[in-house]
Amino acid sequence: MKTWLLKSEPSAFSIDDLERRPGHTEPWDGVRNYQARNLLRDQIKRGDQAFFYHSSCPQPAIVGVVEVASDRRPDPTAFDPAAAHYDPGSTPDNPRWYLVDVRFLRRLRRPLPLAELKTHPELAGLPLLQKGNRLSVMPVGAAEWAFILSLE
DNA sequence: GCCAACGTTGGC
DNA sequence: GCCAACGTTGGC
Repeated sequence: MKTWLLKSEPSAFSIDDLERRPGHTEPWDGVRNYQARNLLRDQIKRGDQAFFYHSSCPQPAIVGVVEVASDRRPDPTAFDPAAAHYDPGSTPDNPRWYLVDVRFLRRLRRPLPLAELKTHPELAGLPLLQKGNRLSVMPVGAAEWAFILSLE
């Protein structure tokens, strides 16, 4: 099992929204960045776990743990002219963008704010903390995963 | 709202 | 292929 971090703006889709979905599960659609796409398409597997991170909000923080609940498949919202992230360059015959289903597992006992994560030298290598990193899907190493869980 | 840091686009 | 312009992300 590999471990990841998924960003979402809670005003658009929060961990509360995920928990309320039928089966606590939601397609993680709308990823339109090639680096993140490559992770979704090639590396993220059913059964992997990920931190759910709230970004662009009063307190950016890791708020919970989710599970990858499906194999990857083409992102159908890319084919839909009415969808926010429609991409005419992506077709069912030759899809450009992918998604996986994500299932709520649990909330952390307390949110772990970005500001707090930054204070721990153990997390200096975490992609989330690298300057200028805007990826919405990022890897989390096993040691960092365990360390973050120890902070709850 | 500001601004730094990226990614993308398009002229050449 | 270069690079300026522009758009987006996201913390503060």
